[in-house]
Amino acid sequence: MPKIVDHNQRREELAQAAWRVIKQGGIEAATVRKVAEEAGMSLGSLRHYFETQSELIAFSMDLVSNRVTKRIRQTPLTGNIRTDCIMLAAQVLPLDEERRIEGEVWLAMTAKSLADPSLRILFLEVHDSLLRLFEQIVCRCWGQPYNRPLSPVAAAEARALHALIDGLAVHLLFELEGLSPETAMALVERQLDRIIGMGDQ
Amino acid sequence: MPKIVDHNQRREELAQAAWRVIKQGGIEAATVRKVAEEAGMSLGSLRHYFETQSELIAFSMDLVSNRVTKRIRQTPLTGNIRTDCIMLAAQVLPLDEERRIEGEVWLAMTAKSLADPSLRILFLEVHDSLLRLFEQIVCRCWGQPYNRPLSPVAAAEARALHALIDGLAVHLLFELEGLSPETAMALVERQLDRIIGMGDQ
DNA sequence: TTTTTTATAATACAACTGTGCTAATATGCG
DNA sequence: CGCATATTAGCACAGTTGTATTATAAAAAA
Repeated sequence: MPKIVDHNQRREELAQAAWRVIKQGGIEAATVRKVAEEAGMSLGSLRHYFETQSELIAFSMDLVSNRVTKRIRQTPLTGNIRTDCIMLAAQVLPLDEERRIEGEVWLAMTAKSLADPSLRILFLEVHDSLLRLFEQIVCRCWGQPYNRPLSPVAAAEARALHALIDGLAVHLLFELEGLSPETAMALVERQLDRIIGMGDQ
Repeated sequence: MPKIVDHNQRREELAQAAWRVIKQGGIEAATVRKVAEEAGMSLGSLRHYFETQSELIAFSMDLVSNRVTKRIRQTPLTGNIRTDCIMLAAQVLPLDEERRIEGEVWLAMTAKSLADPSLRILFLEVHDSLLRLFEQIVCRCWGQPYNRPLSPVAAAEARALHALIDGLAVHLLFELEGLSPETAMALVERQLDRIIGMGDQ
């Protein structure tokens, strides 16, 4: 046998090379040749880890959601509801370079998911679990147990929070009108305070 | 001379053919050949109206924003602040088939804009004027004159409304968790009512 | 050492790409 | 009518694409 290689690690390396190519030239620049070159390996070598281009793209998209999920799971909770909710929401926004490239790739994948049924499935799964997260946040803000189906009001607040954060994420990527990470976070906190305020009544 | 043809109308026909191709197969499917075929004309004919592919794509993106702008301008105002604001916001959301294909194309263009400087300029222009619209809506809700720069609170509310609606637009395109146009509009109205409520204090 | 299997690389090929160029077509105008 | 020209159509070409195939290198296992 030859040098034994961690297949999954190699696939992640290639996927991150794909990220960089996508960041540079958009999803249509993510050809197998360009990704292989960016990863510093030959075309045949890439094909040893991904049989088709679709596999590579799907894995690259999957890696984004895995990274975000992992970060959410590892977020240290303080017990302070407001602080914890803010910290969780922050994991989805492109606030630093690490989360920025994830966001750019995710946006590219989102557009591709519209016309690609198999990517669409993955996209919907991710957004469903994201909505669950926001539902939990709303329930926690109101000191309610998290039982689905939620009350109409809680469901509405979760959906609105979800949409607000998704919208802010895109606006941050484009630095719309000089929108800064701090301003974006302030808007999220503002909305969270409104939600918390509703629970007191 | 041959048959005299309205150049701009032909370009719009081709751009709408591009829309359909993009809806079907994503932005990378919008090759000059596929668009020409979809429009029912030859490749050489298309090239008579668009010298390059980039021109065709940029025009197609431009057409989306023109359509939305036109609809916003033509929205009949009732004088009732709440109703008018709702009607305006509704022009940006993919609530029916006409606005849906615009939304799908816009999402595809958004992703492409991230890596394409010239498209990015157009994208930023559109979003700036969209933000202006939401700023006007907030001011109108509070019975304030519209003078920039706005107060920090008004600016924050406009930004949040903008992000909420953009996020909802994407979620509607994917029918996230069965999100319906009615539910989406209810969320917008909810947010508007909150804004109006803030002005009373 | 020899064998065997994995990893890497190189090449080939058919299909598709954008764009340049040329010929044909048809129609408004003198 | 005939002519000029906007329009349409077609082909060519070089470059890129995804994928298949084959060859080489290297190292674990015998």
